[in-house]
Amino acid sequence: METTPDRLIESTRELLWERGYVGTSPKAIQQRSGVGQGSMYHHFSGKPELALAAVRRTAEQMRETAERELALPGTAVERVSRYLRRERDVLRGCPIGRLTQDPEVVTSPQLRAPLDETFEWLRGRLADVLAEGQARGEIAPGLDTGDIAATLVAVLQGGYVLARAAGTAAPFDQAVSGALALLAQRA
Amino acid sequence: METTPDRLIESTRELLWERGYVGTSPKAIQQRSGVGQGSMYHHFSGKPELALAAVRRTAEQMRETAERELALPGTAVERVSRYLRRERDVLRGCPIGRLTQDPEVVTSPQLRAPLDETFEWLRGRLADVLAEGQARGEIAPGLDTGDIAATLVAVLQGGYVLARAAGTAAPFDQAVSGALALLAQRA
DNA sequence: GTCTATAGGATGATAGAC
DNA sequence: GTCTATCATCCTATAGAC
Repeated sequence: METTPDRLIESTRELLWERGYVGTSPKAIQQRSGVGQGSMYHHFSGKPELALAAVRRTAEQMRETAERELALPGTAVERVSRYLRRERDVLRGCPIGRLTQDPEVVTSPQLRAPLDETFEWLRGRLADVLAEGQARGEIAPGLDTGDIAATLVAVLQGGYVLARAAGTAAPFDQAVSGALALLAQRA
Repeated sequence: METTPDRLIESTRELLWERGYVGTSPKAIQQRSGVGQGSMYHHFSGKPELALAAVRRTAEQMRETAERELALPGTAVERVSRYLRRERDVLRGCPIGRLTQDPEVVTSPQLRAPLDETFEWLRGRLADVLAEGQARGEIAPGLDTGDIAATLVAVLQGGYVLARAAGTAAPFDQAVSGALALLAQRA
């Protein structure tokens, strides 16, 4: 069943993704969710609490999705490639990375924490996959898997930025292709 | 001499960098610049015109800075490394990349154009440097220099995102190190 | 739980005096 | 050119009835 708090959180998630924290008003949340003013303030103390619930849920979902994909079988390079190349609505950008640009978000320890945890987890998870590949000789032995993992996550996040600037997904695809080509090089 | 329009544009540039388009109000611009309401609306028709002037100036400056650094002597890898590793206020992020997250900016052809042009120019310029290096045997011959250029710009833009999420520049530095390590591999 | 009423401040301008 | 006054709307709630 769809509870009222649930509908509020879902609408907040969408709006935060599209418009960020500053650009998201309680009124817009009410309109999108179809929940009235009084009802919203009955379930949540205000915008900060609502945003926190929304950000936590989005972060959790992002980790679940990534884990599901990275756990699939294959060589390290195959698994990483699959993750980087999975279907994405590139021009929408990343719902977590987007919030990184909001001063009110990075200034709040509570709101920033889920972002930090998500990217840290993702970098660690990718580093593990890369380390496995390195142990099997797929990846050059001299490379720091932690650094490469950071590079790959940055390529995704930066790819979104380039795509939105260009108004097309092409630069995102190029950036991913370049990263995978570099990674597949044999030392 | 410091003209009034100049001070308005400079303040707008700072605010757009810090708070984005939605988060920047005419009132804040007036307060930061020390220019009065009437004066501001005498020189500019409103927020959109002011933002356009500010974005254009920032884009121009970014290209000038990059060109100055990339034109310095050295091997291709040296020049690219110098550009990626140059001193940056990482946690502040990129004043151009930041605007990419603003729906009002990417929706406006006028405001988006300078972002698009800047990144397109930068990718092209890096691709040229990489192609030179490839011709000299510094870089593996099979690599698509256009793709690698996109990868490198994405690493910078994504590095800012990861750093702001983490609250420290470390992930940015890791991402850059990883990219340069991959690039320096010999095929 | 949900509704309407109310409120103090910000937003993004316009109008007209000086 | 710059200043002050004014304005309609939005923002983010709080209060209290139902």
